Amino acid sequence: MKKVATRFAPSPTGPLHIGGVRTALFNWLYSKNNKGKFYLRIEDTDKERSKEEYKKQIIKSLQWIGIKHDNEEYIQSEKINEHRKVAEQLLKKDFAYKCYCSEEEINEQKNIAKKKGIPFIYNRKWRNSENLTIPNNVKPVIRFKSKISGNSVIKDLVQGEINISNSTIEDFVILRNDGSPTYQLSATVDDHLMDISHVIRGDDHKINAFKQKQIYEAMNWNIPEFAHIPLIHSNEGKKLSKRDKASTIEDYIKIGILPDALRNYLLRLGWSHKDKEIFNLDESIKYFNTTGIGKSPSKLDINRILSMNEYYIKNTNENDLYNNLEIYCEIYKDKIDNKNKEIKKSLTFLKNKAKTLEDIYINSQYLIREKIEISQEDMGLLDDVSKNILANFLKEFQKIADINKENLEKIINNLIKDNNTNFKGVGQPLRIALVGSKFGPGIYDIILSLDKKDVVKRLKAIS
RNA sequence: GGUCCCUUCGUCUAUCGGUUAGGACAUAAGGUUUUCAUCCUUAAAAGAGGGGUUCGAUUCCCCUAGGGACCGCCA
Repeated sequence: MKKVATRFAPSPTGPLHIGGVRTALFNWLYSKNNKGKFYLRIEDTDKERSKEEYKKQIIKSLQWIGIKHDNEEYIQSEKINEHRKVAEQLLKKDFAYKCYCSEEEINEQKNIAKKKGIPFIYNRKWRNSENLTIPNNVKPVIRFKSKISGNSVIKDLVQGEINISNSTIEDFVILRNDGSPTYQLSATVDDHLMDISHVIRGDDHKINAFKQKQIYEAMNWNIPEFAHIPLIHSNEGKKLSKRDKASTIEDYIKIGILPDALRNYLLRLGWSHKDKEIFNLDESIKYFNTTGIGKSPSKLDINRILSMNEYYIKNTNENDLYNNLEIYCEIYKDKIDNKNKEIKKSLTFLKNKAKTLEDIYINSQYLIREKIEISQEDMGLLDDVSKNILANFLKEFQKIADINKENLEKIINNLIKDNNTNFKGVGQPLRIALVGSKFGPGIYDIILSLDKKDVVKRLKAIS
């Protein structure tokens, strides 16, 4: 059996898109599942729009989610000469020809086609150039001689058999008039050079497969398997674009999504294995296959991402979680410096109340900050009765030498009785005074995680 | 407009002709936790429509409708 090699081939013209991450993930998982290779190819032949920083960002994003590529990144622009050579060979083999149509000429044809409401397809004017005189002011492009009649079939691993009439495929350009190769040529040559066995990509590339297949055939190369996966749609049901909110991977990193959670979510978006929802890394690799990929596009659901993240936060051990939190805070919030011990210890309860790392960060502020801020609204909840309760609590609290849950419970229970109230009547003002919010960890967890002097200080600040 | 593709709860999906159409998220209602965004239980919620094939169709075929992708000397 042929060795499996897959690839992810983004162009570095923008930050990595969530759909791209999923494509990369599927490729990576497929290769791992087959003990094959996974390569990263940077398609940077669009010199205008390609940026080094995006390339770095793409690599970083893949790393973040745990995707490692084999070998060095394959840089497409470094292989331009190879691509050109293939164009020459195609020309020699009579599978391609020079087209001397000027841009104006092509544009004119397009306009006519538009007016008539018919699809534009290059009229193959130069396919047979016997009776044409070569203009000396036009630099030619090289076009591929596509099949004119008959049908082509691709057995797609996801889509099944796709059958199209060859007449719908035009004589596409493979070499521009400046001598640079186009995507159709470069991608095909590179896939061949890299010995790619399975091309897994978004189904917006489906038609390209038919063009590329013809190049493979003309060159007598092995044709890889194709798997065109349905696109991820925005809420409006359109292909996700960079304009859509939360479409880049950074959008998720910055709200504190864990890499494993996003990996798991993306895996289940458009792919399934029976009823199973949670897949750890090993299981992802073990179960991934192309037969589990659905055929219809799917929508992003932030609730699902959040709930997946919540699950992973709860099920990550404190050490790993802390490491994630520390990195997260340093980049997106404030660096945790001297309070790391307290936070690490408190993670056992902080993680039970958080959907994101950001939640943990917010809920841990009372540990980090010297002074806490109380919103106007919460301040309003502290009426005279509550303030009195707090004062009494403080009095009793200062008396106890050994602070533990038992002692605290005693104090609070007495306060409830004395003030003829319930737990909320005592707990809520306490939390507001100590944390600055109605929400947060359990009362006992809060008090136990603070220094005695901080508790005293914060309670005094209220009265 | 042409070509190709898709269509099960609001969302992600299971079902490989026979199920009370299952699960998860979200929603609602209860219940624990003497507060809370945790946890538990329950509920509501789907086969686009119409024809076939079949003893029997969500499942196979056709048509219609709706949606999408592509139609660059971008990738």
